[in-house]
Amino acid sequence: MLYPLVRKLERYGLLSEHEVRAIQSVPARLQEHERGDDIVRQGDSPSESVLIVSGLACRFKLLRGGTRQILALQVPGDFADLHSMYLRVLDHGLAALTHCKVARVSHDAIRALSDSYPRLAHAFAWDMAVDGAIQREWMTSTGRRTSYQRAAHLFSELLLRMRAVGLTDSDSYELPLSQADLADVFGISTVHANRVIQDLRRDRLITLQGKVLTVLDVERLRDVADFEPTYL
Amino acid sequence: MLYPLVRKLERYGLLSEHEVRAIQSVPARLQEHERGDDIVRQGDSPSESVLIVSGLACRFKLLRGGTRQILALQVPGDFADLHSMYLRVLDHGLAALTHCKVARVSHDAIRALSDSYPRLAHAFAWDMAVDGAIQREWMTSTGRRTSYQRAAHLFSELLLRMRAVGLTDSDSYELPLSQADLADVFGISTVHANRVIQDLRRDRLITLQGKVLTVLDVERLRDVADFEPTYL
DNA sequence: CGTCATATTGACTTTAGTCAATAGAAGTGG
DNA sequence: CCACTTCTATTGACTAAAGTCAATATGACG
Repeated sequence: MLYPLVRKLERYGLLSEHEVRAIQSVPARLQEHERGDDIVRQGDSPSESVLIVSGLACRFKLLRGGTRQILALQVPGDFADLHSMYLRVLDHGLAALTHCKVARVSHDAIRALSDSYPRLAHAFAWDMAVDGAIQREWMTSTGRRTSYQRAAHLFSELLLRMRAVGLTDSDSYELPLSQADLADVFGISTVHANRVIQDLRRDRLITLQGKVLTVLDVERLRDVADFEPTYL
Repeated sequence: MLYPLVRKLERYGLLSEHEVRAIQSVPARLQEHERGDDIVRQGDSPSESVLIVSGLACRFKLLRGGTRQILALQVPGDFADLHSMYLRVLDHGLAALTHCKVARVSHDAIRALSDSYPRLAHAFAWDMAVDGAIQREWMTSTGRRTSYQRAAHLFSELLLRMRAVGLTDSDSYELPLSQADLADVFGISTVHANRVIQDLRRDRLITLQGKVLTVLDVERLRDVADFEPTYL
């Protein structure tokens, strides 16, 4: 059930059988959420962290005017709010962008695991650090890239992140987000999101039909995005 | 020498005398940097982390076109790249925005400290988590707030962060950044940064003369920014 | 006093947002 | 399978926010 986590952490370094078994036997509450559901609410003080087992989720904030900013996309294997272990109050919400299976793991269980297996503790810290690096890259996109480049950058990033958890088919992956969701990722309006996607299509960089995104020219897409995969 | 760090960590929870003494006696290389200097270069694999002792520094990324995005401002007491402990390659640079005194502490020393004093380990983790929360708040600003609100938000945030390390004089603090620097924080052009600051002045929300920022009306500034201090 | 960096202003262009209408797709119940 | 509703995508016309370029001021400093 926690297999996606094992797969993710192994990117950090091979895990021993003991470690794998320890992860697999961690007590976790398995839950399902419908698209649009809040998985964790902003302002909560959770005693568990949420691991995405399948589906897509996002961290987000709502602003006074009703606008939403999506802060991160969480794919299977991502511990969506591991940092809530160290925060008294969560500063963002977590919502299901598609039907999601999640595993809720208590902070105590994570601490116990970290205490018994120092390399797992380090792997968790590494995971949080990479999460921060992604956040910084998004910040850079939002601050200094055009929306066209931002879209190219995200689609490049997701290609690698989805591939890392085995969810790609060559250069395609499922991206079941509405254009309104994408707009909230990019920090632009829905109308503009639509136009940007059309521009990427026109330039034969991507295809986005149904809910499948295909990168037509990985090199060129990365080039327009100024995408440098080192941070992942 | 590491006193600003002690002060900062005590916001997390009171430290014992042992813990304070342990911090104070950590081996650290004290260095000074001139305004504009790189303190840590993007792409480095540092074996030390940098604590800001005095002055202002920033995390930043340079893009292909030569534009810069400032990702975080680091005030005294901030461990500017604690996360580099867990990253093989640093995804951003660290630069001095003013003359800076910094203490370089080896990752090994930090690990040793964390091993001997679990509460310090937790305090470091807490610090990184708050750092992430600030990053998310900035992302929200950049994505969904107008540049006017973004400026109001930053000045509100800095008032609290500077106050937390004793660097305010009632509602004033030193902000020795050029408008070009601020523009790179907000993700806008210098010209626009200038206009936004003038607008804030015109509306009698702030004063920014010489290198001192004064908040004239804390409540109203927070209100226009939709500023909620919980995340800090 | 002259030099360099920073700040300010004006005129104009580009990017993105808003509002509103229309077109498509997916899901529902009969 | 069809009619209907609803959500999503697309388009056009117009407005607003922000960028660019270039000139001018202002300030710090040797």
